[in-house]
Amino acid sequence: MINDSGQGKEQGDRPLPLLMVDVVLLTLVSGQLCAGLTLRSQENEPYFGAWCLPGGYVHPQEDMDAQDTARRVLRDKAGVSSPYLEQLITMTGAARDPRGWSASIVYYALVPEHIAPQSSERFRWEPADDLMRRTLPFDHTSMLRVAIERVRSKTSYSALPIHLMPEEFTLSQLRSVYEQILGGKLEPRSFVRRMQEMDVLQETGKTRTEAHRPARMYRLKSDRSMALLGPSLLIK
Amino acid sequence: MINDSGQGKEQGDRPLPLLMVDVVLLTLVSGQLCAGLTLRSQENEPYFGAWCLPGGYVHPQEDMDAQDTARRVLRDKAGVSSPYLEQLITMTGAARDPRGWSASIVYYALVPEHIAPQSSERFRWEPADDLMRRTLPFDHTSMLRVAIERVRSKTSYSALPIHLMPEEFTLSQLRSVYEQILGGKLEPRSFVRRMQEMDVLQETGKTRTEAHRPARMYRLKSDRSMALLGPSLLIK
DNA sequence: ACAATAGTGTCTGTTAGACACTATGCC
DNA sequence: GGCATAGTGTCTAACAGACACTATTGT
Repeated sequence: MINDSGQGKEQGDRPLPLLMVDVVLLTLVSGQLCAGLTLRSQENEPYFGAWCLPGGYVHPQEDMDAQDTARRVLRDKAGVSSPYLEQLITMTGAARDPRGWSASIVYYALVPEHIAPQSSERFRWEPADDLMRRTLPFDHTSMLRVAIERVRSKTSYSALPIHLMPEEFTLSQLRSVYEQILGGKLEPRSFVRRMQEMDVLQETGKTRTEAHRPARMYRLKSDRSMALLGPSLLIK
Repeated sequence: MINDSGQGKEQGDRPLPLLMVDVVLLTLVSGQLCAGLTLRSQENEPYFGAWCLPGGYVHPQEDMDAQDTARRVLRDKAGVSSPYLEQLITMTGAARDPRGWSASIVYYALVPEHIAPQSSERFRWEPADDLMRRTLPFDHTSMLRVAIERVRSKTSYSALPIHLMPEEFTLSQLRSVYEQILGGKLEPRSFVRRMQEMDVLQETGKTRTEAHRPARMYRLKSDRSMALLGPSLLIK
């Protein structure tokens, strides 16, 4: 139940849990899947000077909900405006942050390379594969792992990677992004079929010529911004 | 980033967001998927006297993490001990609870019918289909919808419904649970094949006789307590 | 024997992978 | 023309749906 007898006591005598939002911001930097990191600059705080996922406390007066917080964090810490943004998982517990019991609502965001911010003193991109083997502050490595797993999973049955593409792109380019994320080669023929079935691409009419036969260019169909699940078990 | 300049001010001057856990507790009552509801009994609180999903505030000294909170809530409000429990989504915002900005970490739990608690004055089961059309307090209807969607989705590619079964069960019983959840008939032949591929069932040797040819009984294979995703897009 | 449910064999339409083939540019 | 990349036609093996068939009980 939302209320219970312990609540008043909790709020009065004991420290309340901290509520924050962290964001796994992903893009492709020259074909490689990378995550955005920000520099922890506050002194007297844990992990001062370390690089970690962009995050911040919920500001109840400012943010209508946690997705708002995620957007604000991305804007302030990474200079990213309106990416694809989806809630991923909430990490909780007494042990994950030395400042006390905390809950971090984790989102992941996808931005196309041409919108991705430049690296600076307080922000940089790092290949996701490298980061997953390294140790990030707090439980940020777990967050990254879950995000990559989710992106890979969705990539295998949806058109999610389109959110990593520029406005217009060729099928080859899209396929190579899929290959990069999934970590293997894809059959061009099967790939085309899948894209057609999903019915999410729209020809622009233009073509892109790069040294050989020009490739048709596509964009995301206006309405169709999301998924499509696999076949149903149901008969008829 | 975990810390930011606004944080001290937030914690001092302004009310912190409330952090709570709600649980969508599901079971089968005579073959029908039902959710557990508890009665809101505190006076002076919103929705006094209404039936809603079991939930409660996080108790930082008591709960190691939010999953602990969920277990405690289930124990205290529904008398359920160790069900299948999985984090679902976190609902947040200024509008969802009249007491102020709040975050509710939502879990869903599956219990087999023989372990499901009896209805009482403060707890009862209600068919999930009915509830989805009714209006529950707060955003509990949304929570329920997301839970059902998740259970249906996982049912279509995993062995999740086994967590709704008794220790030992027949394939027909399991199939009819799948049918109940998915809302349609399944081909017995295809169903057997799927279960074999997933390799999650173990014959007990016993049979169950109910008026006709006895059916073999199965249990969940000791280790294999979870999923199996669909086919990969990868070549070789 | 017959009814009813459990469980298997097997045909077939569909589909994903494989790959040959055509199309169209640049040099 | 030759080469490289774009894109299509089409064969085939694997598989899921469909359903006939066998198996095993109670009455």
